[in-house]
Amino acid sequence: MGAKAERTRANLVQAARAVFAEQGYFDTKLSDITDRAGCSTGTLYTYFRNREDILAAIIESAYTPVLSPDHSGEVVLDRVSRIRRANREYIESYRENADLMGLMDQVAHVDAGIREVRLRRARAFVERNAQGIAKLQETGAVDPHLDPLLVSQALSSMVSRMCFHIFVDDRENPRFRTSQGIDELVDTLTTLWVNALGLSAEPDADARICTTGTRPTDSSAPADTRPTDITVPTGVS
Amino acid sequence: MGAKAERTRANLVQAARAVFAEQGYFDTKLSDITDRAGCSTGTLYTYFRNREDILAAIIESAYTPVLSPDHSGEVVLDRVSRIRRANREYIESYRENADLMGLMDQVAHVDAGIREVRLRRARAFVERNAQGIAKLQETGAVDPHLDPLLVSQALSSMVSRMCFHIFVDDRENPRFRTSQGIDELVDTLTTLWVNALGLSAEPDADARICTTGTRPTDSSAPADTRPTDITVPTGVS
Amino acid sequence: MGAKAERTRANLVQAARAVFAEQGYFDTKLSDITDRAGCSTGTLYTYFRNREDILAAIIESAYTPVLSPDHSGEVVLDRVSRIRRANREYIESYRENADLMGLMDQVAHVDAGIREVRLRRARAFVERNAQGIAKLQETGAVDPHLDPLLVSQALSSMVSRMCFHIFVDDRENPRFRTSQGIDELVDTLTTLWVNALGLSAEPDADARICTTGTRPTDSSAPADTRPTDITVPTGVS
Amino acid sequence: MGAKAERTRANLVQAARAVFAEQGYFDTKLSDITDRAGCSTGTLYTYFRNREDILAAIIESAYTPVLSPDHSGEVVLDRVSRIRRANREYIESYRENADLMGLMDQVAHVDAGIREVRLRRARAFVERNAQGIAKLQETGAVDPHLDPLLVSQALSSMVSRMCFHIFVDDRENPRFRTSQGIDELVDTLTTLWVNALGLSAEPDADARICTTGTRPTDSSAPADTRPTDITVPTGVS
DNA sequence: CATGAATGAGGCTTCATTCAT
DNA sequence: CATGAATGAAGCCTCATTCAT
Repeated sequence: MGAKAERTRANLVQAARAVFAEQGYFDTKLSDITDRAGCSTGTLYTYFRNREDILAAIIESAYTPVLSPDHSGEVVLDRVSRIRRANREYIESYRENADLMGLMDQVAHVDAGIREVRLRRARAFVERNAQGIAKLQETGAVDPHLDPLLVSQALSSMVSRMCFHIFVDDRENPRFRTSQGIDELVDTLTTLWVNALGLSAEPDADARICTTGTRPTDSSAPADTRPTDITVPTGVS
Repeated sequence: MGAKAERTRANLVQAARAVFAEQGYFDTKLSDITDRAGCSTGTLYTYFRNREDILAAIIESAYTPVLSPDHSGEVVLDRVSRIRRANREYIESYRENADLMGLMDQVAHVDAGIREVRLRRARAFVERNAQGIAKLQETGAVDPHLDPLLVSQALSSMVSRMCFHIFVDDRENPRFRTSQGIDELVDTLTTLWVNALGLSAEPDADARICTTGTRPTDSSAPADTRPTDITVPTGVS
Repeated sequence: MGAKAERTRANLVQAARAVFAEQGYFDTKLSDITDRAGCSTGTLYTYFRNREDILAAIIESAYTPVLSPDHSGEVVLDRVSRIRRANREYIESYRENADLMGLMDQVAHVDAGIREVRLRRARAFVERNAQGIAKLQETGAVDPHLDPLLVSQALSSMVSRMCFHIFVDDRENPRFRTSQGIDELVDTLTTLWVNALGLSAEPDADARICTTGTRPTDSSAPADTRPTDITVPTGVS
Repeated sequence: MGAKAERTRANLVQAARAVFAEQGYFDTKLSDITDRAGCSTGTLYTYFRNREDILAAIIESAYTPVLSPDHSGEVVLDRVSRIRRANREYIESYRENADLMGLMDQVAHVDAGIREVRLRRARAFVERNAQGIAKLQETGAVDPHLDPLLVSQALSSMVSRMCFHIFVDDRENPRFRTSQGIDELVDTLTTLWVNALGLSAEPDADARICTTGTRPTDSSAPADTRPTDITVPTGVS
């Protein structure tokens, strides 16, 4: 694909994302997209087969090859702090992609393909967290009667749905547009998360410097919501 | 409106609910509804102006004047049990109305009117819970640093979103179609809820027989999701 | 037909006339009529077969058995005064039935039946006038080169169209809502009419008392627009 | 708009004009138009929003930039001949656009926009004639008691309504399909017009060669019904 | 004779998609 | 590769008319 074509395509994807966010996925005419992109209707079909195809491209484009945050070299945090950090990363990522998250929500019930992707990702994410919880149950840190998968799903739901409320549904509310607001959100959700699991603070010994990329993972923390090549927290619905 | 008209209208509402649930709100053509209702297309317009109007009627019809469960005369439960009971009621109500809940979700982004209703109801519900939490903070039972409103919203989100996952998104999964499955769900969410708030079990003195309708309310419990005249747990989105 | 039925029917006709005038013949739904008449849609079909039938009834009802003005016993006027009187009668009659005249105009191009009636009436009227003019030509009072039919039609058109402009099209204009305004209109049109024919004032001998109903007709005057049993000046379109 | 598009649009306008004239404005379905234009229904909506929009385009298209007849260089006619010429031009223009004039009449009561245009144009035209008449009153050629505006409107009504009768309402009548018929019509109306105003023939001195475009205007003549860029005699309704 | 819900043919309009230029 | 007019299937919606009560 030529450079110009690349640009045209990117224009279309960007325009579609904006228009979908503004008018809603279903209320958008494809010509709205080409209008905004500044090209003719026919051009859209040079790059996409239909509406869903554009949506797929939007999602695709959000998964830019950005590495997940590399925490090596940082002071290794205690258990709670790691959960807090993971939550913060999820929340900030959500906020930055709120338009896309809202879009996904609109589309989830309708488009079978999208739905499948979403469901699969969410499941993978939840299962990873569940494994961490299971380990904590083995060490006695968490009540062994709880189903780790269920717990993982519940806590993930709590965080992701809060993000949806705050950044999509009630986005006019100014409360969470300041960094203090965000801090409070992160702290509150982290406290609830930690309490819910019944985690106590770890002994000091736990904190250490991580000198290599392979640091001890604490599987009680919400798994990084952003796999290596993913930028958007679509992991959790 | 005559009796027959009443029946025709009810038929249409019921048919619409079923068809919307099966085929999706947007993929349904209005003639699908009249086909299912066994009347002609024109008849639909005797009662409704358009698609959204039918949706409104569906929602309206769900709010039948069914009294919320009356627990007077029962053994008054301890704090945790009351939370469990409220969660159970919410969850079972959700399951019974899963089709409608799924429908609401599809539609939430579309109709400003519907969206407003939803948001307002959710807010009322969440605020009620928040007051209960605030009281617990005064008695020292809950960490006073937490914002009660935020906590209320987070825990409500956890429960409602879990219900959505289980009863709508992943409804094929057989796990929660048995009463054991439901029990497990109730127990898990209750445990997480109680833990998250940091509640301990109450002294025995708290349990007593409630001889009148006016029993002591424990505002730490999730407020009854079903206001006096409401049957569907739309209180939480 | 019972008395009540009579009343219902009359209600419908009156309602239809009002609604047609307000909203236009084609923009009116039949249910608008029954709404205004305060009866059910079905009732309309007890009395009329369809929209045109109602229109016919409206027209019919306008032709109330009111005798045409009886000028016997009055001082017999001179030629010009008789023309003036005929014009005045036409104009006032038009004004009183302006709503119906406007309705006729809307309908004239569409409904073949109505059109036929209208055309026939207009022709009869015009022909009567034409005969009067022809006689004047014989007496040398009017230029014999003119085709009496054409002249009759032209002068009738002038008067009727002016009425349409003033009482229907531009009915908001206050100028012709006073009796002075009407007088001026009558005088102007009469002057133009008389001048156009080239009539001079008659010798005094012409004025005399009319002692019987059979008075000498002066066929140069616009024929009375209101045949014995007619009240509306539909004679001229 | 591309050249082909221009052609398609013009086809549609022409087809609409024909079909409206044949079947009536209200009895025409939009697909009749596209059928006649030889395109699909959707194409109509590429150029027009609805029925009224097409009508507006028809009217618009009738006002093609055709210059009004240029009489400079001709023998300057006497007053009566100028009136006759103006009437002839109006009448012939009407005849050529009879279909459109009939259409306008059908529609006059319906669309407020169209109606407004019509009313405004008619008024402008009538006022122009009125000024001419006023001048004649100053010179004593016309009875000063008459209201020039009223007279202007009446005489214009006479001519325009006659045209309507002859070319629209009674178009089957063969009488005015020959040039003799037209001549007779022109002569009769001119005679009536001139007589009505009480004009006598002018002194010979008045006839002269007009060597430049700026010739003396005789404001007693019906103002040219066709302003510089207009082809249809919609000046008078 | 009145009622008013039910009917359903039929017009209007949209818009994703195609394709000749 | 871009253009944008043309396409036409598909739904929405209206409303005159019917008919069981």
